[in-house]
Amino acid sequence: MKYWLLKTEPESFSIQDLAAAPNRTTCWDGVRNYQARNFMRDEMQVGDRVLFYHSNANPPAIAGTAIVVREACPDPTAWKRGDAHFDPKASPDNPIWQMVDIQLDEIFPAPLSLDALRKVPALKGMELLRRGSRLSVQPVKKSEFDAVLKLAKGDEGIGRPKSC
DNA sequence: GCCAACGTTGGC
DNA sequence: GCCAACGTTGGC
Repeated sequence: MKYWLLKTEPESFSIQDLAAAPNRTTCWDGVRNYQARNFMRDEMQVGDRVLFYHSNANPPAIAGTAIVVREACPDPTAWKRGDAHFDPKASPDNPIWQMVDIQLDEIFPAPLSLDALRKVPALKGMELLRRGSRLSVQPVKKSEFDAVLKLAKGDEGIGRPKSC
């Protein structure tokens, strides 16, 4: 099983929108970056876990988790004239762009802001926290995913003292 | 709204 | 294939 982070601007599609969607599931369409597409097309599998990230938000934050429920397939919005992500080079015969389906897993009790994430030692090398990181689909290490879940549950600093 | 980072485009 | 111009992302 692999772990991912998907970015979305909550103004256009938020985790609340996902919660309200039929079957709490949505097509992750509109990705128009080759590296991001390749991750979806070549590496994402049904059952993979996803961190759901709100970019251009106040504050920017990981808002919850989701699960990949359908592997990559052609993204029909690419050849839909007038669509915000219309690509004149794409067609049903040459789709170019792909999408997956994701289903909401959980909304965190409190979103984990970039600020808070930067304070977690286990996340030091996380792609999201890299300066200039712009990829909207990025791989996440298991250790990072686990650290995020732990932070979301408010476990940090509580429990067994480090010295024991 | 600024601007750094980085992807894409297109002339050559 | 180089690279300057341009567009986009996204934190601040």
